[in-house]
Amino acid sequence: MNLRELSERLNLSQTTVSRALNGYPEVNEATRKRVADAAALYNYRPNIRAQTLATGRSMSIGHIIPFSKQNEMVNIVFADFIAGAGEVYSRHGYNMTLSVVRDEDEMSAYRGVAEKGAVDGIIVHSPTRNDPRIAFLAELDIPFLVHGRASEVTTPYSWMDVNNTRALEQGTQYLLELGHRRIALINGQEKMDFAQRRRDGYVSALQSWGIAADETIMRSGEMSEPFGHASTLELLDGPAPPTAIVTSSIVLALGIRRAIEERGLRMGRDVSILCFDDEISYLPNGLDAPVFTAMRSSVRAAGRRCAEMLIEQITTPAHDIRTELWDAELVIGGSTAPGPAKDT
Amino acid sequence: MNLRELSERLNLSQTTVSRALNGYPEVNEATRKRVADAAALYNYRPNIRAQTLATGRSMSIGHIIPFSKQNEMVNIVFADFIAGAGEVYSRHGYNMTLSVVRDEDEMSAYRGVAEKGAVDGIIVHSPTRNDPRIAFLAELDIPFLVHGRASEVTTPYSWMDVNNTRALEQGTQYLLELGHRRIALINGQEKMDFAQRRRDGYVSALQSWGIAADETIMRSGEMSEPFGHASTLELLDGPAPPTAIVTSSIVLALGIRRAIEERGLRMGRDVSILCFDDEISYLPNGLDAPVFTAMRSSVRAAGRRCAEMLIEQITTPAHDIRTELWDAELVIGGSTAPGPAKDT
DNA sequence: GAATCACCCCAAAGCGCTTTGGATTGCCAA
DNA sequence: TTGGCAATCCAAAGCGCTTTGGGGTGATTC
Repeated sequence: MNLRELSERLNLSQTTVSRALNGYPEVNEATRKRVADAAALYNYRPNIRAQTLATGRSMSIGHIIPFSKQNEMVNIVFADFIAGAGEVYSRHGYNMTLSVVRDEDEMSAYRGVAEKGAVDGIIVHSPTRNDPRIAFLAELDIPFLVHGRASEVTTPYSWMDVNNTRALEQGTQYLLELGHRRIALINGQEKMDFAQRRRDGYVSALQSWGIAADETIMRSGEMSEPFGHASTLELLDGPAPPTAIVTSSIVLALGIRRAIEERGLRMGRDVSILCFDDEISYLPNGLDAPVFTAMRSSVRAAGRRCAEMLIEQITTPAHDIRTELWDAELVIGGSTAPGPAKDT
Repeated sequence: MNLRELSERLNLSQTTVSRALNGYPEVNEATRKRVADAAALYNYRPNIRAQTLATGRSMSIGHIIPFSKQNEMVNIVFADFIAGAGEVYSRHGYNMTLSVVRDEDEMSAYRGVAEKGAVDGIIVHSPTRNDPRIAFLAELDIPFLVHGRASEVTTPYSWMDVNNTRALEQGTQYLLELGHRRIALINGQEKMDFAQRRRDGYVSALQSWGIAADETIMRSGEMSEPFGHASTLELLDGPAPPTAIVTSSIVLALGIRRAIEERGLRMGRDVSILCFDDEISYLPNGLDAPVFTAMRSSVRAAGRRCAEMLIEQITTPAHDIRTELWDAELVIGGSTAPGPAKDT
């Protein structure tokens, strides 16, 4: 059943039927009802391909996720972010077009998707410090929003981010106040902007207490449980093991805890852990009380907000830049305890 | 730059230009080259919306992920499955349309997406025992493929699954051979088909050794680390604690291990763990050697295979059913050791 | 030399919607 | 009576591509 058939059965023009269904004012309420009833009866559903061609809007948002043979890993927060964004999209009649492309093809994927008119806007994931995609998209003149920031990019662009620097500053600060002085960092890959910012926050908190950051107890790499584990074993077996560890992800924290216990120590008592908790749905930080002391910020909520912001940007005539910075919240769990400097 | 403009600049008809670009034989190689060069020069890219309308194919595969307020959890294997499928899609010129819908709207989402012509095929995720979506999609007459199976559904349909029954049978068998007699199960939610099958395999292995399944040491619930932890504490604190635990996910296994260690026991020595390992990229089973003894089957590879099968189904004229069953592979890790019956 | 046949190319008709620019009708004020 | 004005509705022109059904042109065959 298409529009022509439906309009023929109703003895109305396609124009009128289309307008009736799309809520235009220039149609009698009685006919509108007649049309709506017939549409329901015949189970009419406008062909979305024709619709997008006619309107020029695709009602779809693009997400491009790069993948490389070397780094097979999927971003751990990806699923929850997508779930959050997707909720908002479907509420607004949009859907999500996801392209998984080899990373050497990523740029051309953006170009392709934008110029072919496949999407009305794009979300950029996991920006690096000097992310080339941003200038590129700005030039393509398509609405886009970055989840995160790219510190070294000068082109103005829209973004939504959590204050990573402040989060790790605050977290490290908390450990310092507890009396820890030798605090390690296990971070994500430092080409990622968020990882750099977190490192900055960590370093800056130490400095404000007159402690120089020590490269020998800083690690960065893939955010996986085994990496957290292996890094921690190294740290604990090193010449001057830390009494506390700050880390970028709950999945790393799981590995860290395992290593601590493997060395016969106890988390909280012997070594404290403070982690960043994105509230990943299958890795909740405890069921009732938080297990880990954490800087918490829901990535799912971030996904929702990014989607909203991008839709606003698309529907608003002026393509104005919009930005939003969230603060992570400190939650106290069982993974931290007073450190050695507390008793002095 | 659209087709008309390009053809005008070339002094050719739209027909010829279109044919040249799409590799039709009835065009001179010289003109084809001329067209290709001009297309590259002017950065011409066919409008995908017009293309899909004209061809009737959308070159897009639909994935619908339900979400409910009660169960906010994203399926843990989702991201890797998507990544695998996405690779294949982009290699074949397809992309992926993802809709996140409230679960009460799921059926109408399928109908909508199919009838509106938004997608050429659909992947069905996480089927339940008697999944209503299957008959529904079969009736809509759109190619679809189920990742998993629905045991109670009688309509024929295409699926790709891992042999869950056999996997857990084999895993449990292995523990029995090691001398374990009291083996617990920590499973996913049993409305899910895979969880039921895994349970069946576990029960059947026990029975073949003359052991009756004991409901008091079987758990099912969300696949999260805290659930594994909480369940294990219950089991260990119960009247007759198990000497081995079989579980459905590596994320549960992490929680199980934590509980074991929390009770002063050691994984492998005091309590053995055997888990199903989907090879989730951020939760690898160890870096070099496997940490957990596991039944292993890559969900990413499954995503790839599902995508291939669905594309075949779409491009093959006959809508014939196709099915594929994979076997999981037993890998021996450090989480299992001989049980009490071994010395007798 | 006429007929046949590849080989290239083209005009035009869709695909199924939206939207522009009227046309028609009935009603009311002048 | 007539002009003006809402209120409704419609025909037709896109949107940018693919594809059908030819139509020339030059070479080959008889």
